[in-house]
Amino acid sequence: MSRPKNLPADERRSVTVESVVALAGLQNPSEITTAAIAKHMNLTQGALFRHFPNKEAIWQAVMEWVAERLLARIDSAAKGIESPLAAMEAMFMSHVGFVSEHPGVPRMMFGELQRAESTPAKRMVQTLIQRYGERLQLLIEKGKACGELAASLDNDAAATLFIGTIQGLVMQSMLAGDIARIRRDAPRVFAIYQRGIRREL
Amino acid sequence: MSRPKNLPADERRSVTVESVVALAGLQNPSEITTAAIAKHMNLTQGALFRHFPNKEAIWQAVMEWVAERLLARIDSAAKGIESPLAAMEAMFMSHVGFVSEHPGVPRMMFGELQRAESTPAKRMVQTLIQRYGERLQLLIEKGKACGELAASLDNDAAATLFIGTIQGLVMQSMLAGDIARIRRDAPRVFAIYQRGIRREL
DNA sequence: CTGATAAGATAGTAATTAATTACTATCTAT
DNA sequence: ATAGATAGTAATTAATTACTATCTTATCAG
Repeated sequence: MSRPKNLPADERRSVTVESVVALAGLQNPSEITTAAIAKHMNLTQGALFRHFPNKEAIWQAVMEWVAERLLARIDSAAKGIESPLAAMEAMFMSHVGFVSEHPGVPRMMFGELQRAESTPAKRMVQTLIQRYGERLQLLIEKGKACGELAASLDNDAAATLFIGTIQGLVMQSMLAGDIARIRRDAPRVFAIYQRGIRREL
Repeated sequence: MSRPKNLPADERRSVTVESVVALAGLQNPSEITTAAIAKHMNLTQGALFRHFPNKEAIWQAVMEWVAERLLARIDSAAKGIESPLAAMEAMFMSHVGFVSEHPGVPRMMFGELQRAESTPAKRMVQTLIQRYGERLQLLIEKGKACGELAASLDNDAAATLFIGTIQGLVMQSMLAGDIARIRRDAPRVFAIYQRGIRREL
């Protein structure tokens, strides 16, 4: 086994994060060991702890990576679209795109939320979803104002269902063991959601 | 520590299953150890293996319990309701009721589906969801036939979203750390779903 | 009342886990 | 060129895991 290049610390940390994201796409995130992470990046297990004080810190870094990328992605997708409903659709599709590129992501998020204790990673997921919700609420309000969305719409319920819809797609793809399925099903499922929130024609 | 009553084997097995369901409501199901199960039912850890050949068999029994109870519950809820849409709503609410009584259930199901290997418990979850889907498809067809549902409705997508909607509710309640929330939010979220599938008025 | 049997306790095992250690290789700035 | 800092290795640690062998006690039919 050849010795890996000595990467600078911050680069090694980002390689670690990407390894965890990749592994989470292949197996139950809660069963990812530090040994498995190290193996995936051609490193010894102990070397990981040169860059992270403990395993919990690895998960925290991973969730920071996720939060940053996902929010940036949905923001850029919605940017410049004047119709709120179209913006929501763009957000939905870009989120689905992100998830189908990184199928481990929703599984990690769900796994973190399941923890009883409040770990740094869990708190990061909570603020991510909170920020996500804020963006949705904003769009929903705008949609009501311009008459695209039903004035009687329940904002909180609509936001909950938006995220739940993606969660349902993930679940269905895990059931079928087929990630690519998400992309195919997403437009069909969003069509129903859209019908549920828009103003009657 | 008092010695527990010597229960007959099948009764001890069902107590075990109920303990696991209860524990799954309090912590990450994948972190439930045999020691924790035994402690919860006032038994020594080794004694569990008098009644189950291994841990996997415990999870299988748990998922059998879930499948049996959940299907029975939604079936009895829908029974005798002639309107397909009303039957779907009754199914939804009874499912939500089941979940709020046993918050560990959706978490266990999601956890099982996340596994890479095909365990007996995972297969049990798969057939459960398959049977669930069949019931939904039947109702959706009936709903189209009687004109309650939009004729253009995508059956598969509608079934996916039905289950995803519940998953979204579970996630939201885990986020808030408040199980009771599910019951409160369920009617509001289902209202949007219903709007998405029913025929335009 | 008795003894066979089922149920549980006790005390282990081997394997796996995250984390730590002492040591070595490599890079970088003077 | 080389000293000091950074990065990585290999071996080991204590704790935890599922699981098991052996002994003890409760239960109940005859």
